[in-house]
Parts: sequence; structure tokens; C-alpha cells
Amino acid sequence: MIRENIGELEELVMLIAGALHPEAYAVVIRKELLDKMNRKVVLSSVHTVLNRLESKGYLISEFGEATPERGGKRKRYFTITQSGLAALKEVRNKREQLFSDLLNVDFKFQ
Amino acid sequence: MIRENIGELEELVMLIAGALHPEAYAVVIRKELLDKMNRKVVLSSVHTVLNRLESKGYLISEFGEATPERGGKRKRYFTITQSGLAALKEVRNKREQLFSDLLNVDFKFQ
DNA sequence: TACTATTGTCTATTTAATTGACAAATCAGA
DNA sequence: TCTGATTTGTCAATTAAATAGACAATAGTA
Repeated sequence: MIRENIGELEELVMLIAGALHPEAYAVVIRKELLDKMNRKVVLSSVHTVLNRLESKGYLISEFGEATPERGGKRKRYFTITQSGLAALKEVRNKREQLFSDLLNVDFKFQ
Repeated sequence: MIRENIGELEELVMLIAGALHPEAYAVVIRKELLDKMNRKVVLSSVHTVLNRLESKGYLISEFGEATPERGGKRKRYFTITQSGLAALKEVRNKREQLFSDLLNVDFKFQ
């Protein structure tokens, strides 16, 4: 059974893939994860979640040109879908609501 | 090895436990998870993450009175720590930055 | 040609999340 | 007072997510 909610790594990868458009592929996503979130993951972890996000319909992918400038297999580029963007916005809004509830309590008690 | 980052469920549980202060215990946390986030979890899942968060130092707990009004074992109340609050704020800020990057790209390409 | 760099795939292992059965405590009604 | 329903917590087993590491594919460079 696959979870219907978005996991923590999944959310970050989606955000970064979206922000990197149209140059989002595993290697640079991993780099951004490290640079911007200080999140250390191995490449294959990024691939694992990219594949899972694609199977959930939150991302789509296509392979780049057959002859890259320098080494490597063809890059697989990912794009966020409308469904993916909507899912991101939804969790964000709900979490922001919780956050404001929390800060409110924090004000009263501490 | 314990992950240094906060998981998706962990984050929600911390936010809710904080917002429910000083009445946060597993059963009501689970109810809020359902009501506010439409997140369906079994009670023991909530307990599992509460225990993990406590062992990470993000929450602390104490047992309530030995003779509750109606049924049940003694309630275990959870409180968010300064460390927990700081961790929440940190991931939130970083994610917000990614989100604004994404919306910016979204504007340019779609 | 051999080496290095870049990217992706696959399999196995570890960690996190979930489930379900059970234990403990108390109230309410027969 | 016994029985059952309620409320809460604990524990063990299973499933899913995340990680690690070996390998394959492709191309530039010495």
C-alpha cells in the first residue's frame, strides 16, 4: 500500500525539481538538497523518490539529448505537474495554519 | 542510525502538540491530525512518533493525574521544547525559500 | 587504449511508519 | 457487584520509505 500523503524528502524534491525547471535532473536536485537544505542524500535516494513521485503523477520525465557535452548517460529531466503543484500548495497551507496556532499558544504560555 | 531531519508525520505531530499545549496527549493529537490535516493514522503510530520525538529532545512528557474523570490509563501530556520549536522554525524557513523559488519559476514558464 | 567523469539502474539493507492485539484503569448499567 | 463499554497506553510484527553500494552506459582526455 502506498501512502497518500507526501513524505518529507518527497516534498523537498518536488519543490526543488519545480524551482529548477526546465533543468531538473537527479544530480542537480541532489546538489540543491545539500546546498539549500543541508540535506545529505545519496544519488540513488533521489532517483528512488523521483520515480515514486512520477508514479504518483506529481512529476513527469523525459530524456534529454542523446549526445551530452561530457560523459554520462542521457539526463532524465523532471517537470512538476499541476497535480504536484496543487499537492504542495495544499500541505503548505494546512501546515501554515498549524504553525500560526502554535505561535499563538507559544505567546500565551511562554 | 537516527535521521537528523524531521519526518513528515513528526513535523505535524510536533506542530499539533505545540498548538494543543498544555492539553496535548496522543488521543487528541490524533484527532487534530484527522480534523485539520485529514491525516489518518492509528493511535499507536502517534505514540511511536511521540516517543521518537521525545528521545530526540524535541518534546518532553509527564503523566497526568492518577484518577481521570472517565476511564483510561493516566494521560501522558507532551510539551514542545525550545529545541523542538527551533527545529520547526528552521525547516519552515528553508522550505518557504524553496517555495518562493518555485512560484517564481512557475510564473516565468507557465 | 586506459582512465576519469557524469548520469542512471538495480538489489539489498536499514530505518520509519503502520497495524493490530493486548493491558490498564474507570464508569455505567443490570 | 459483576459485566461490558470507554479511554488511554504498550508492545510485537509487518509494510513502506530511505539509504547504501555495486554496476552499467556514455563520452571526453591523457
